[in-house]
Amino acid sequence: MSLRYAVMGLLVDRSGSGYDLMQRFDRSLGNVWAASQSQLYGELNRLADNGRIEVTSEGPRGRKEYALTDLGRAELQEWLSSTEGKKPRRNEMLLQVFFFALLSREQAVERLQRQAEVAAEEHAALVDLSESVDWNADSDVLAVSGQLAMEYGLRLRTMEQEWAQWAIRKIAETNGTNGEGGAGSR
Amino acid sequence: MSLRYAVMGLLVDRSGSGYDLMQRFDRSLGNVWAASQSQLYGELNRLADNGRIEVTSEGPRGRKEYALTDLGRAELQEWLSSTEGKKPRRNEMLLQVFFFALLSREQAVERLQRQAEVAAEEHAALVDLSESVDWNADSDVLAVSGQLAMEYGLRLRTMEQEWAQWAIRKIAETNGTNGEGGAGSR
DNA sequence: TCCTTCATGTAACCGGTTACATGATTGT
DNA sequence: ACAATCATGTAACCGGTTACATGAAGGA
Repeated sequence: MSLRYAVMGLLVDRSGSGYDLMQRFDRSLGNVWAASQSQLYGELNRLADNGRIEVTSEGPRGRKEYALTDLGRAELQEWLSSTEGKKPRRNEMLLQVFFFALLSREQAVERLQRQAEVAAEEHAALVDLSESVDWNADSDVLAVSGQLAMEYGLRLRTMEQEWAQWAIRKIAETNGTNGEGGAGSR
Repeated sequence: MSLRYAVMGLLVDRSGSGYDLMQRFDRSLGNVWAASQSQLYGELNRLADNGRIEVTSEGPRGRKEYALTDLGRAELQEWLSSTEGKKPRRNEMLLQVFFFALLSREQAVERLQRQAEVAAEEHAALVDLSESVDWNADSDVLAVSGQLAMEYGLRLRTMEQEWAQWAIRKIAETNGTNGEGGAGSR
């Protein structure tokens, strides 16, 4: 149930409508926590119902401007300091890795090579993004914090590339019991 | 819908009952793809219904032994080579980081310190696990692949520690516009 | 006998996704 | 007049979680 905190967080320094928030999600925040439109509107109503946010004004076409209440702010602040209980890890790529024995060495290496490329592309995309952002002039909330998140992303992608290269070497140096084709290759 | 592949993967080299698979999940695989008991039994029935796996024998107390069919194996093999379409990233910790502006510098540093500790603990847990596993004698499927996944985990946790330390330094060197208390601290 | 483990299943609920529905306002 | 954008909402569906229900078999 982290969406509620994401929504509240986006309302910390400036209020806005659901429509506004949608765009703030795409821009920057979407990289760490995505939300769909339908999900967002539902959450806004729920948060308003129990007093975490409130409608401060109504605009042109049914537009409702939401602002964070003191209650909401307090709750958000409390959550910020908490270390989250670990939920089940799920990594689809590693799941594939687990069953590499079904592939030939060549196929496995190819797959890992592609993974390294994907990581490199994602790294490049982050660099692009970071260059397109004005880290100083932007809203207070995103100024420093954005850089921390960005750095995490950069390091993660770098690590993935290095890991993939390491894995390729590891596979290469495994003296092949099966020279080719793991199992019935159809 | 990766659970189906996880299930099929576990049936590659040895068949087993739902109960068996549950234990295989906990042991090793659970670290990259978790599954609950109720989910598993449902998936087994579905996979059997459309011919990806089949009941090869029925044992003592309603026990059904499942084995992978050729169709299932072919499908799994195909999936193994594919690069997954990226689904929305979600990282709760980074979501918190995004709103650090609401915390005082001290609180933020404390939070990051705790994060570094969590990463260190998880790293240690992985080391323990890797020492408890006999990497050679184990089933073929998990022999090399398990090491690759393990290495990924180790590198990830190391990266997280280093990042947290970096972030703490970064925050420290930010000349404080707000010496203490981000906002109304209640 | 009785407890533990083996073994499979169902039901309620929750968060999230996709797609659809609706309509007001603004700018060209 | 018309298209684009602003703006909010509903419904169907899906994967996953938690909890409950049921009972057979094996070992002390």
